[in-house]
Amino acid sequence: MVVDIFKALSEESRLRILTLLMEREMCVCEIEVCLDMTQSNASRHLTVLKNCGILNCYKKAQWAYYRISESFIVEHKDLWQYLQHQIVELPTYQADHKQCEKYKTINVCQNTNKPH
Amino acid sequence: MVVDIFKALSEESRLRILTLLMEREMCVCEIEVCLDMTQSNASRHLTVLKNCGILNCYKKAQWAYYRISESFIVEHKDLWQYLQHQIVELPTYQADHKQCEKYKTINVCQNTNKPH
DNA sequence: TGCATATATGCTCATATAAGTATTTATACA
DNA sequence: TGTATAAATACTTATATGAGCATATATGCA
Repeated sequence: MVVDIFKALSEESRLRILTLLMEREMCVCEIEVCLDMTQSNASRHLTVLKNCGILNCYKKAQWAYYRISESFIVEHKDLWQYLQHQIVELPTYQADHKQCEKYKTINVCQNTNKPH
Repeated sequence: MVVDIFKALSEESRLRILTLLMEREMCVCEIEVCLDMTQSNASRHLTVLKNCGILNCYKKAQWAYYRISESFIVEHKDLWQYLQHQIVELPTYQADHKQCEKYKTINVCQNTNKPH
């Protein structure tokens, strides 16, 4: 439902999560650290984004990896195009993107079998 | 701000208002009648859509006419493209569109100098 | 000037949403 | 088997949002 998609996108923290996931998939604790939010907060926002189809997730060992849904990109092409442009313009973009880069190599969790 | 735009769009009544205004500009009482909502409700939703730049409005005598902002369409091209497709898919679309057509000629308010 | 119409807005209440804290569940590994 | 890590979720509280109702403001017209 469109309303639910817009509802999911009408929250700053969730747009910041998309800032990260546009770069690469991440597990909950990475997002938690990159955006400096509590674990429950991160988990809940990810659930909202997943429930409306923007994200999907898979589990590997004790980690849950979230990423932008490929089918969402295909099925909501124009919106996705728009989002990509707008996210770069967020006041938080630079800092968040930097954090994403920083934790590309450093393990924030005890995760040694990172898929990336 | 993008978040405000998404917030404005994450409400069913407001998407229904856009259903009407995509067809033609309207005064508050027309919207009120077409969507069967209270006057204050219509007015407030219109204000939300106006405040984030999606609509603009002008006054003529005692009527306030609202319409889709031309500059919004230009500046948020992809989103607008997306919206046009999605609004047609709303479960309310057919009925609302019909009402819009119906009141093209009939005056719902005492308005004899309608600009359309 | 007084009344009707149109619109915006103040006030109140019910519901929705976000965030914090604690707990539960699941997995890995010593 | 016990402990640490990761994630989801229950419970609570604060705030935001939407709707109803009444009122204020503005315009037109008799």
